[in-house]
Amino acid sequence: MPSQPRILIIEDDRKMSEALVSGLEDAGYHIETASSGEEGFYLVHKLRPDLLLLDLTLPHRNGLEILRQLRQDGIDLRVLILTSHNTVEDRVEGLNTGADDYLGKPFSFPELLARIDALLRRMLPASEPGPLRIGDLTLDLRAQTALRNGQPLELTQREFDLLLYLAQNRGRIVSREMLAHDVWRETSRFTPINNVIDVQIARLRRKIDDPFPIKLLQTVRGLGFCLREP
Amino acid sequence: MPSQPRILIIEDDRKMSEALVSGLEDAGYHIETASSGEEGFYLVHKLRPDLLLLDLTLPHRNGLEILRQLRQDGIDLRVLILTSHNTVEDRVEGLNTGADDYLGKPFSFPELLARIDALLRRMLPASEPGPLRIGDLTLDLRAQTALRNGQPLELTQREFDLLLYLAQNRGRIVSREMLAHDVWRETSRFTPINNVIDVQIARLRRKIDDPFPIKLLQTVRGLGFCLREP
DNA sequence: CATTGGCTTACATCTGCCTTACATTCTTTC
DNA sequence: GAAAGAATGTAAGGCAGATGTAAGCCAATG
Repeated sequence: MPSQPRILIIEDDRKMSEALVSGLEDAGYHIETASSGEEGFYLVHKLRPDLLLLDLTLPHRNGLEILRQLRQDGIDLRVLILTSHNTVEDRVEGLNTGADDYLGKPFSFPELLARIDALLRRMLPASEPGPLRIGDLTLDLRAQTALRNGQPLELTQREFDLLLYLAQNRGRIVSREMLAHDVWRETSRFTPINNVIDVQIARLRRKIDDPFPIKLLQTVRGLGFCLREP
Repeated sequence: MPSQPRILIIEDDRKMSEALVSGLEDAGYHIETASSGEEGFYLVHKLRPDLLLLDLTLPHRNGLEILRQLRQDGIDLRVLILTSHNTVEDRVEGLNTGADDYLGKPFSFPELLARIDALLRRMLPASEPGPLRIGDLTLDLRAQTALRNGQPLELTQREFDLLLYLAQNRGRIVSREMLAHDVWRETSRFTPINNVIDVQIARLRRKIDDPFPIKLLQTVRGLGFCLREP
């Protein structure tokens, strides 16, 4: 759901890890890495990535055990196993443990990219190539610009991200939790991030709603916010 | 989502098709088959299967064209390509066209099963309870919204909780004790919070019944309240 | 007609949201 | 690389709507 998907790589081979990072960052993903099972397990909980690239031969703990534990905890993320254990039995075991896809080393990078895209495709909001429109508000995703009533709005990065997320969920109520997770990429639920959201919503409102008679961004008390044409 | 997932196989090789059907039926799936692209395309629209097993070498029309057309139509189903075209380029093209997975022939049946399970795994927990309906009153649990006669009702959090509880017990008499316990989470039974309930019931009535001729929320003197269509 | 339970109104409190001002971090520019 | 400026985050206070409380009134039941 977030505009830039986050991928965590758990891989102990430094060379391989670096190659993956550079290739995937070029492809537009936000990458984090871990070099051991423990670190990876911790980072999954801390960062809540959208996709996990998992090597199976890890120091200390087996990759499959990590995966099993994550699934037991009910963590909802895509997992692509990327390993040199590549017999049919390995693949079946990996998939049955809870992986969403399995690719053996050596692999072709284009295929890896295509499989990653296939896994993330369903999480991303229907990526319409054209600009998003809500009432007289127009969002151009490519140019990172917003127009209201044909008139350009000067939005900062956060403001644009926030507005984009609301626009992609137009008509639906967006909770603070969703915003914290998908826009701020905040995971620790006990840090009171609530106020930041309030402030940014206010700043966004000042730009997109205050100068205009019709208000698009509504507050739903106790639940969150909603962007809709009235 | 359905208890027994439905799989459609588009495959022109009769032998292969029959082998797949018998193996997958043994695994507990409901199988339909098509032997040409046109038939398959038609059956996808008619049967709305959960998963499509797609061969690429089909008479008359190319399997990828079928897939492209389905994706253009916005059809949401999982697609696993199963074909003898098995170069890296083929796989990348298939995945980028919109397939969720790609398996080359010859393949191992256990691996096919594991990949099918992995694809269907994510659909199962999507058991959304669907909106509750009592007469012309509709409760959407997900969006926390209520409609009466198609017209949205502006309910507060408590009002919604209360209405939801009554709706879940529609037709049954709900006592004050039940409400105190289940809606207000009140434990000490001696604190007389009866009045709170009365007041909130009155407020709820004002919104869901007062503007309409047919009254859904009735008082049963000495026992409690009851939500039912008259 | 008295009693009981339920309804209504008015008011008190409490929570959640908004605002403002200020601090910190990140960028830009010379 | 230091200073200036913009962007973002933090903290505190105020306001309004939501919820709870109390008291009086009304309607049903015997």
